[in-house]
Amino acid sequence: VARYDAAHKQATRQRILHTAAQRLKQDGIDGSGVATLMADAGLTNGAFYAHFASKTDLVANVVAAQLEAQAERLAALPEGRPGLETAVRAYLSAEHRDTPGDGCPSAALLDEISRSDPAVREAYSTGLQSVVDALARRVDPADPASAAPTVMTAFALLIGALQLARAVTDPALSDRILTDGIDTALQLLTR
Amino acid sequence: VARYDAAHKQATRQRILHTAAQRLKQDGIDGSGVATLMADAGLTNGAFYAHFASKTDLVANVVAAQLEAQAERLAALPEGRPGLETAVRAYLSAEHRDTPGDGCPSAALLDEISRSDPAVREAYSTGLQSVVDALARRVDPADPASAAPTVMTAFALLIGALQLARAVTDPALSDRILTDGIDTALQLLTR
DNA sequence: TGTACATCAGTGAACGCGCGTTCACTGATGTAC
DNA sequence: TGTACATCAGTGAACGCGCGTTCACTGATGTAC
Repeated sequence: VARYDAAHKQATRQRILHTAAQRLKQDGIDGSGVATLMADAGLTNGAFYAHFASKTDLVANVVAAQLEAQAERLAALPEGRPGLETAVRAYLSAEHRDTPGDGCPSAALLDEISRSDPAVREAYSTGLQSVVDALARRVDPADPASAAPTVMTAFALLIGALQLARAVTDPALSDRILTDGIDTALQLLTR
Repeated sequence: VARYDAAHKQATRQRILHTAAQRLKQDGIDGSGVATLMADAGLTNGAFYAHFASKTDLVANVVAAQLEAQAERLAALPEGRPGLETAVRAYLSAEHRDTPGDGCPSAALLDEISRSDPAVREAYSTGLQSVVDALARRVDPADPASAAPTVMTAFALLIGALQLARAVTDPALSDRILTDGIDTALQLLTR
């Protein structure tokens, strides 16, 4: 005698994870209140604790889901150089810079994650390895492990450059940071 | 008929700027309350507004002072390759990773700065250019302007790698991120 | 086929707390006499 | 030299507000009969 079908609550949870990811990446972790996160999903604050144990629990789940999705998108890239070049140019594009809510969770949240609960950092660590593994398989399908160090460093470069481009107020400087970053990232990834 | 000598209030202001910088870099901007920032300087919350117009005003001043100090430290580096190598190894050291309060303001605060008031972002933009200029003069004293793009990208790499090393929970992975980052950063800066 | 009802996802008010900011005040200072 | 006093850096209580979390409740659902 169950009310609603079994999938209903799971669907709501997924909706919260999705809208919360956008809000968190746009306004930051400390900058996003539970009431706002729930309103974004079309719900009220009270329902939050039927889906997550705490705000930290939500953040950890968002971080895990976001990095997993990013790894899958990288794994689905066309083989070889063209796929990598597309990814790098998209990452350091003006569009990505200007829409953090729809973008890379690392660029938006990395230094807040460093200061977060171990559960969040744990989720990030696992997710980061998935992303780097996916990228390494694109860079060197024959021997991904050998590409991992370069890939990790290239990813650090992409994250740092996007953050710099977002922080700076001079639009010309911001654009230069992006284009300079693309050149170097491509050199590193397509040796 | 003035009370205290003229330097007294300025000295207090400098003390607040210095202790606040540490606290902000350690706990984040949203994570540091005005009462805590003042207690760190040995004062109570009420005195804050005798020195700064708002918390935003303090943050903008801290950001400007921190980047200026960083630029000066880079300008004082020994000439040529050895100086750069020392700087890069110090930046991506375990010590720097483990003491964000005493470290690089960009690595600690960059994505919070992106979401901050324009006054803070303005201060950051100006400061960033000083830092990059100082580094570029070390990389190519004859033609610093030509080195600027590489230097900016290398700085992005250093920031991103330090943030990754701080976020990750696996100590071995964290150490690898640092050493891999050093190799690539040195390649970029000592071409 | 029509209806009573158990379920439980979601509501919204309330909790204590810390936030940024304001303001009436205190009391050490060092000059004026 | 000794003292009265104007100055103003700093105090600490109070402001309204939004935070994360709790909880008594509501009401649409779809099965049981």
